Amino acid sequence: MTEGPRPRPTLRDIATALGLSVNTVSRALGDKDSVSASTRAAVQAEAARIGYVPNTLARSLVLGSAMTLGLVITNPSNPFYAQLISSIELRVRAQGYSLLLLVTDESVENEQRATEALRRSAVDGAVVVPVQAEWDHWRRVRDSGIPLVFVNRDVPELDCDMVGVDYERGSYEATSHLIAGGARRLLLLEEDLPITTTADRITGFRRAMADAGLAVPDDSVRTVPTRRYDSLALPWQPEEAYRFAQSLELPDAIVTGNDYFALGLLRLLAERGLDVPGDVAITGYGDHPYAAYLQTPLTTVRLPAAEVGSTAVDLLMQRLKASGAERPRKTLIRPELVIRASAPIARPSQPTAESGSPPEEPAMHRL
Amino acid sequence: MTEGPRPRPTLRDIATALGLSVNTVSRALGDKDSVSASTRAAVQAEAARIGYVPNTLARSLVLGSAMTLGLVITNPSNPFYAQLISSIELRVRAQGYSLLLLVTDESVENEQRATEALRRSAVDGAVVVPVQAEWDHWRRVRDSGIPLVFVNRDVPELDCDMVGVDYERGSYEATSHLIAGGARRLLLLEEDLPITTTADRITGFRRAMADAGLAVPDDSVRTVPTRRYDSLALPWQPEEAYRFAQSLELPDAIVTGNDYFALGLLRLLAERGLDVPGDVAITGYGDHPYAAYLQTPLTTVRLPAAEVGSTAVDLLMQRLKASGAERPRKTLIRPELVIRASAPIARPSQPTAESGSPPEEPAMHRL
DNA sequence: GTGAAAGCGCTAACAC
DNA sequence: GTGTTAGCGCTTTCAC
Repeated sequence: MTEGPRPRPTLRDIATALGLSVNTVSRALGDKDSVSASTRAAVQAEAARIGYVPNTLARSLVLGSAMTLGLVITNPSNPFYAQLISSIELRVRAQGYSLLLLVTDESVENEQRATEALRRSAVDGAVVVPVQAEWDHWRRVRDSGIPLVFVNRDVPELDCDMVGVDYERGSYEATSHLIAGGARRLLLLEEDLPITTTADRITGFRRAMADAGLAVPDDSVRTVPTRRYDSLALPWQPEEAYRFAQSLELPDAIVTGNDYFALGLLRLLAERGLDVPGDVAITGYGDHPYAAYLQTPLTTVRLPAAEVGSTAVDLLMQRLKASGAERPRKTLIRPELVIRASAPIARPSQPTAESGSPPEEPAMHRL
Repeated sequence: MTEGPRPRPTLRDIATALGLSVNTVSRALGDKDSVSASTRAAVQAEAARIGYVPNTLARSLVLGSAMTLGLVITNPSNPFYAQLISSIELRVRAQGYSLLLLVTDESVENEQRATEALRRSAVDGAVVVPVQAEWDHWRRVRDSGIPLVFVNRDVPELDCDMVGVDYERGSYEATSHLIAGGARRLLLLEEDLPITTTADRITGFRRAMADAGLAVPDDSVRTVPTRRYDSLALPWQPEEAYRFAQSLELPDAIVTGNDYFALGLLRLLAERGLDVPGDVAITGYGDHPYAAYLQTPLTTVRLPAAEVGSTAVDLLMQRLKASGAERPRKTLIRPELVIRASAPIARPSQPTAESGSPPEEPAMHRL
């Protein structure tokens, strides 16, 4: 009684059933006008009856386009990238394309293999968060005619489209905000990945300090050694930052490169009985979903993930249609400083013992 | 000087360059033994020289397998699903397959379109987190010969493989833990999605209460109305739970269906000057990355995301190889109660004014 | 060991 | 309008 799954129906099945040629059936299903209404109706009816689904493989082979885009991303567990995945998938699907997902986990080797997979699969283009350590393999992909859009991190050597976040500006604003609140001795705690996002945030920090006439001692920019535990490493940063900061001399304020660092710091400071922002003010980076609901709500930089994602796909689509050699377009989208209690507008001089402010922005916490 | 991207090299290019037949080249590149060593060397050299990459489309067409698996998932921004994506992608890639990603965002309509995409793309199989509201479209996919593995939520009507989490047990353990800590009036705060995971947690809660001889009044199981804001909706639950709980009469302890609910509650209780766990004990669900670093570290149920993901892919691979009609296998992986300060082992009777315990499990917070 | 022929399922070009 | 032919790039017979 168990029917083995019959082979998938093809155009020919419809054709023979109706006494037509494969070609006519093909045209009847495509919306060509060169088919009589009655034939078309019959074909469509038969197609529906036997559950015909066009074979994308075959179609792609002859058309020369797989109608598929690649997404090469480093770490889906990073909330920013998770949102990016969602927005990109949505946009790609809306355009009738499929999405091939490749995770590199910050490994150049994985990324090189990913580029081979992209070429083999003959994707029409790819959205890429590059590891940035090397890029020869990306050059090869681009030279083989697959348009690339770099996201969040650029590879300037390759003259591809790029859309990212103005990390420098976000960092500048966070730092300036802390200075405006009265901080003079500031510390920047950054990730230790060799990527431009980190570098840009450092630049923003330095610029804000300089603009305020404050010196930037060497030890005021620190990178937290982040071990990579395994290939699915979720952010270990709270712990890393917590540990790292234990040996630090604490300044007036700490600018962090991501919300997890801030989380670890908040914990450490609480244990030491220090008040935030009374004793030390803190800013995060990323506006993770929990940031607004911490006991000390976190002032942080909100990243426009959805906008970055959809812009990237749009750039890629334009590139696919244009096919010409327009100049590469680089877009930086401005992040937004979200001010909360960990670094308030005006810095109160009293210790701020009570922590009873209502949650801000109850209806504005959009993506 | 701008060379247009030359058409991708094919077997024929190599063949003509070397004065061989396409066939021989094909065999030389595949590891067939029916080629002389010298020919093989020449072919491989030429292939490398011109940067030949096999065309997966063509190969798939003749082989009848695209070497591609589908992943249909509801919401990448849910940390559990983010980890799931990573672990699944890793495993799929390790097996030499590609991964097609489809996001449904809990929408049946999206899911139905996703099934069409799966059939069109001729994936060899799919890992699916089903929306669960309807499943006729899944039946069609399965009947067309594409093996399915449901993940995290089951569709029992379809007799497919399934791997999930023993949500009932997790909930049972969290509830029992609170009861053992002295709680008598318990409240369960659940998501309002019509899915089995929620139902299972409710069952676990009730069972734990019954086993402890406690009654379960109707109003002790509550679902938090969670509005869906947009298609990229990150968890809005902290806010929703915060709002919802404002009008609640507070019990001894609250079991929540996810960590975001717990986060919202912690905030509300702090504002009211209530102590956790002194006045109200709380458990979360999910062990999100921030849970251990909250000011009141959260007792919560850790989900075995990586294990669920890799198991799902393994099941699918076996199914692909077997091709027989073995009985469907259902696997529930046991989650782990992680005990932290929000619901400590022994419930202290003093108000627990200090919150200075060092972060637990500094080296065990693996995925 | 190598080549010739056939075909995977589909679409584009050309006849009629 | 519809059918015939050809071919996308590759792999698998089956000769030689």
